[in-house]
Amino acid sequence: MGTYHQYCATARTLDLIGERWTLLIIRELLTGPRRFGDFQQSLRGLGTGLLAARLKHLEQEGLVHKVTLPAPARTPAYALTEAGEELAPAVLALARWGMKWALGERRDGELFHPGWAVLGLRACFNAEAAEGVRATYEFRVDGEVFHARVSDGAIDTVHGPAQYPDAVIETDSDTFLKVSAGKVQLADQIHEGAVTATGDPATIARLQSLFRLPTPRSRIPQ
Amino acid sequence: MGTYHQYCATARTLDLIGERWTLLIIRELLTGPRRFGDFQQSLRGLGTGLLAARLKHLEQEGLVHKVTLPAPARTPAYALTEAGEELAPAVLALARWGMKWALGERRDGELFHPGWAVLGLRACFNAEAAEGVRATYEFRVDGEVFHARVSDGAIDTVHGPAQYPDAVIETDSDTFLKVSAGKVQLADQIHEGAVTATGDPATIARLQSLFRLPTPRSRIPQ
DNA sequence: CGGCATCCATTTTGATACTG
DNA sequence: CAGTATCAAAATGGATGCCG
Repeated sequence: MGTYHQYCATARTLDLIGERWTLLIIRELLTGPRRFGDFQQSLRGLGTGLLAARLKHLEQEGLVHKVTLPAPARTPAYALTEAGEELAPAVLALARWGMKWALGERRDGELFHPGWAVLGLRACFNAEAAEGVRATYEFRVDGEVFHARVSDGAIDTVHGPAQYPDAVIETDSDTFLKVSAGKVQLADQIHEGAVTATGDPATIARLQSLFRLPTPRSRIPQ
Repeated sequence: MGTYHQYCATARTLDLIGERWTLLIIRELLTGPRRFGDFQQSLRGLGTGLLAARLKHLEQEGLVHKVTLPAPARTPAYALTEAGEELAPAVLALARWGMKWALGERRDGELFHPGWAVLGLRACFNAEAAEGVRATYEFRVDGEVFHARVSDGAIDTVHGPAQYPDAVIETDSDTFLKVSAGKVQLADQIHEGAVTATGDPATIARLQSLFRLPTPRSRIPQ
């Protein structure tokens, strides 16, 4: 359909990343490099042809570049460039809005990946509350592993295990969602056995205080 | 095309406002209510049918509501609801990214409206630099009138004239763009007669210091 | 002028089969 | 697995024309 033909920063941005699926591809990459198949697993409904086209476009436009992961995986992967990485504030702003005005309850047939909630944590990160805090949390949710590095007012959330985690949080998707949404307290879930937490107790106890969750609201009058 | 069927704040947001033109409709409304015809003038390429459909969708979803403007205009208009208004941080984040990574020079055939640059100012507003500042600026650019109310670290940019402007800046699109982009100094343009500024001299002199423009970068390697 | 309905050429998409 | 090829269904864009 082409561009909007407007000399406007917003319109030009949407010319680049406004097409269907594009911003979700970038969301995936915000927690680290992904292979072709990873996208297919996270983005149900996105066909291989369109995925290949989107990746090629993002590569041409300098938002994504191909990388070869170390270790066992010999298959190519995709990662964000500096320009792509800097879309994070925009994506997180959309996520914050969604948490407040659009998320609500999980609907029938909706896919869920723990990585999305981890990105949600980043969106809710409270820099002031994290002042002076330096800790690495590893999350293991239904087999998916993520970690968050909190370092004096900044947070980074990445796919994969941490090298030296100060605390490891292990649970299932359901419980992780309920804790992330603030519906239940982490400490209670640990006590009930729904969450296994190992590592420094003070670090674990501080975890929930690092985030300020938005209060969900209804968009529809009354 | 339907939703993404993902339980994720970003995906849910895109379900609502991710379709073509939708975010640009919201961008227009971020500087005040608009009538049907206003959109048609700003959003070239968007047909009446699609525009009507988008507006109806946004209304149903509680992001936009119909209003009847006072005074002479008896025709209906559209305005953002609270939920719609709160999309501003996301739109401004996209705009900031675009200013740095996507805007560059104006291309052939690209439309431009002064209101977009005014919104750009809001995106570049430097709250720290504006601490303690309280002033209303009115901009008249090629017949379009906007005003910005700066009030102690916050800014609001609205379509239409200001009631009690402390300063009035009048110029043409070209000059306004060059000043907004930081390519030329406001004071110089006033001196050269390309800009007419009336009102409190100190307020006028402070104007450019209230914004921190991003340095444009190239996305494509070297 | 606002706003909807209709028709049609062109793109985009979704889904699947297929190749290296 | 990564990525291409193919095809049916849907969305877009543009040009109307119509009604209040």
